[in-house]
Amino acid sequence: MEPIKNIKGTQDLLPQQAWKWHYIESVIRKMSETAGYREIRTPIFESTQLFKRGIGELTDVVSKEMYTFTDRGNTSLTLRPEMTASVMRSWIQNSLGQEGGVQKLYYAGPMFRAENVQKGRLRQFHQWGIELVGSPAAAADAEVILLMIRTLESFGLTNLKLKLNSVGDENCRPVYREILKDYFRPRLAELCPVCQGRFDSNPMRILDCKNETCKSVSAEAPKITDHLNEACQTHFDLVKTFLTKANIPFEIDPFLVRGLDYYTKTAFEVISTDLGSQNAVGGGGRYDLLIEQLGGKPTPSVGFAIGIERLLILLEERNLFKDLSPKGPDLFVATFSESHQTAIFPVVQNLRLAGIRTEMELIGRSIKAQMREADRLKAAYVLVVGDQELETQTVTLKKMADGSQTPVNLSELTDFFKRLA
RNA sequence: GUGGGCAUAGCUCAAUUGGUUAGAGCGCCAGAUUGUGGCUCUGGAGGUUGUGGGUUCAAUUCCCAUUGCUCACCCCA
Repeated sequence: MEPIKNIKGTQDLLPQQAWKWHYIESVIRKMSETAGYREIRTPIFESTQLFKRGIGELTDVVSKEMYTFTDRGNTSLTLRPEMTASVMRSWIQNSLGQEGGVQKLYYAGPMFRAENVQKGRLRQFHQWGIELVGSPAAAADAEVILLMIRTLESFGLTNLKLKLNSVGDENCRPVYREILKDYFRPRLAELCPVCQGRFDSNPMRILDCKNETCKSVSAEAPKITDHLNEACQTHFDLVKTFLTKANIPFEIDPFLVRGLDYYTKTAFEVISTDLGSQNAVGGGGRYDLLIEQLGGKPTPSVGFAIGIERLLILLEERNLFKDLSPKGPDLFVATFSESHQTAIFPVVQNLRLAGIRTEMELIGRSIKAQMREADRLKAAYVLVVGDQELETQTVTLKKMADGSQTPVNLSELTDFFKRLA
């Protein structure tokens, strides 16, 4: 029989690793909630149309990376490749805007993209993200960026780089695109085939190309930051002012173009050199037009997402997991035979009911092997149950740290451990 | 979709210019005073060398194919 293996680009989270996720998730939740964000959970699959309309048909994510299938009713469904579109769908559908003010939402969960795998890039991966819905203010952008940076810092990460740009809005971006096309048109032949295709579909993406000749052609290209209209320019300047006042270093990158169509004005990305080629830990931006595109009332919003697996890689490589691994059991109960197990079983169950983490031998190994097991589990105490103990109703508790032994009456066992705590 | 690298025990890796029963460390199991862990010592289990073909007296080693993993392009988290 051939064993069945997991699907490429997915991974098992084994018990030895799970606590690291718990740790990351606890920090994420705490930081989000402290900043006033509330969790939202949406379905893992949605109607395909949601992502096509929200993210943009021409983006790589939608055109070639979605896990799309039809269900038995012949409806086209897609495993979510990101969550902003889902959250906005839910926001509209559940009239969250009716609650007034801004809605501050966060999420954490699995996303799916049918890409080729490499370091930091999986087919099922996890994102933590936040969405601040309903504010056009630069303060909102700044708040979002700050939450992302401060959270990464709270894990102990340093040497992260924040890249910032403005991609304009529906008024100035089309103008800039034409200026850009005018620049590239005479040099079109020098660009790589992919960028030649981008010339018509999305010329701004040429700026992002890593191809050396494309980079050199792009080097002198007009910058969006020189062609923002007044509203975008003012907004951008204000975001920079907020960040400067908060002592957040950033680097303006006029070539930062993110791959999702819905961004307007602010776009940002946090990168780290420890990640290999996929160096973005997280990114985000403002999306003032998205809700309208999805059929809601025009609502300016801003958000980010970070990749949890990438964060995990960083924490591993910089050795930032403090020893948060779970403690061993309070007590390991060793037995000689099934009859001893039968006798002590109710005691073990009562200890657990009292909140004392108790393990009992289940495969009938020798006492020596059970001691080794208790040691491996990092049990604080061990007690051995044999005929003597059952006859006298008194057990000897061995403290594993120093080997000292204490006699305890069986009826006082629970109290003994409660006093320790 | 395209390229490079790798594939030997549960894990990390050895195996001389192709040469005989493919090894080690860790882990696992058992023992070293009859009912007591860590350290030490002894023994044991565990491999169709990813799979299929080819060259050869002989292949873990060379060649071809295939699958998987990995890194990279692209794009993103």
